[in-house]
Amino acid sequence: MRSLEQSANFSPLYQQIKDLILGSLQAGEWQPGQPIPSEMELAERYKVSQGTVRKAIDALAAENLVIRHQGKGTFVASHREDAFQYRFLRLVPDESQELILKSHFLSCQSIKAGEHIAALLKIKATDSVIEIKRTQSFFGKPTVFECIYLITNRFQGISLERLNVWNGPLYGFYESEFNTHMVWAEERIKAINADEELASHLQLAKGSALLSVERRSFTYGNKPVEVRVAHYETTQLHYFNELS
Amino acid sequence: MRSLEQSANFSPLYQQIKDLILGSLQAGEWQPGQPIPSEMELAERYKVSQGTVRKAIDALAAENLVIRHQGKGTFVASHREDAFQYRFLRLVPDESQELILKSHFLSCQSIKAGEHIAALLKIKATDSVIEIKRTQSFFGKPTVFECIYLITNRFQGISLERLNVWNGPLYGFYESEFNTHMVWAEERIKAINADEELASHLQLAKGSALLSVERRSFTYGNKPVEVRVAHYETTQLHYFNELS
DNA sequence: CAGTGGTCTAGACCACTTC
DNA sequence: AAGTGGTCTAGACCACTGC
Repeated sequence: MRSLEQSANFSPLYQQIKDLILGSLQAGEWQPGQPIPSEMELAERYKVSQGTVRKAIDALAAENLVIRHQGKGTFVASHREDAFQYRFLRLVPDESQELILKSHFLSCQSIKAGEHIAALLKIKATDSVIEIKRTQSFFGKPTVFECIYLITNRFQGISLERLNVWNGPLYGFYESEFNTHMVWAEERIKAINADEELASHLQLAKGSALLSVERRSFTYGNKPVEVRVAHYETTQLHYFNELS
Repeated sequence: MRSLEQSANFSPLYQQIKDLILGSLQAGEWQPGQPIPSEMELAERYKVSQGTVRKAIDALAAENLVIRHQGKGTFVASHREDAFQYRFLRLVPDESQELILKSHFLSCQSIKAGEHIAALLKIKATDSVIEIKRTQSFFGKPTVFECIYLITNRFQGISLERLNVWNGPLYGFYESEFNTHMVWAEERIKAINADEELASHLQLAKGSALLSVERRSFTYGNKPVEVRVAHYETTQLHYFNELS
């Protein structure tokens, strides 16, 4: 009973099932927003009990790879769904309730990656990447300046025009237009003094303190596909984090 | 079978069991670092199946309130254990492997809370709190300046001398000496320009960008008992966060 | 009403720790 | 060998959804 479709794998059964489901997700067998087969169906497919499939799916749900809906089914996580919109954004207004950011794209072009970005994206420094620059305003005040770097081959045909047409989170755009779903991300945060470029983009005095947030996002298979270097002006906002 | 010691509670059984265990933790029936009764014992005590107790404990383990050790038992989480040391610290060196901070306490006194701290600790602005100031050095360079505010009645008898004698994380100190275990925390992060006081503590030029991290820590029952206002100098270090 | 996920149980066996 | 948590199963029933 311990053997499986691919056996010779020594880990709990539910782990193996989880990995098989993960494989199907990565292969695109089930698309973001769509339901995966029911627990009963998966139990038959993998020849295990429903309880074991359940535990595998529980693990995937805990990692936000799928979302369960009682009575309806289990669905592949999608950044286009309300539940996952702005999932990676930890920016919060100090006072007012809701964060409303208005995006303004400045450029979108192909450039050489360079050492730093290349290392993060696990490519060569001489490889090209797509660079997008934008600012975001909070109640009319420019508050965020962002440089985004994308792996070239996954985002063929991206352009300033298409970015301007889209409204909603970029991660939804990546899913809809480039079949790329972001699974998790990591951020490295520092405080820096604004140089002249940053100061002008954010209409600040040179030297003003800014939050520098470097985010690296991963798709299925822990493949890094996007790096964002963001600068936040934090007099009206803050980065919020919960520690458990 | 749905009723229980205190019945009339409409939530899943395992939730009720979880709450009962939580109650015992809060009441101090089992101390940090010590084992709680085995799953079998708890199942008998609450008159439910072992599987239901298991699910309750799983939930507690997921929130880092207890830690499971196969073959040994389930233990109340303690900041004195390796697994939980520096659990709330997200500061990481850019290059070197390990973060070694040397603590230097500056003062420890009773002061009026003031509006801001009082609101965070859910006390009155005129109530007194204990204020501790310290710096921390990274390879000899002063890197962190921290003001810590503690609820007075939980930390009777704290003093600069006792702080200086203690080595190890402060949260372990709180547990050992004041019977107070921190369960979770939240942080609000901004970038600020160093004023003269901060600049002198950290041996920097006035106006240097610093990471301002305001942490609020909670004991059992979601009671806030500590606020830390920390300032990090982030040229060699960064705040690291994983998003899922 | 049928189908989905959610809860609960009882029992078997495995893996690790301690004596 | 005895006791702990960890896995797996099978089956019953509940709660929610949609036809």
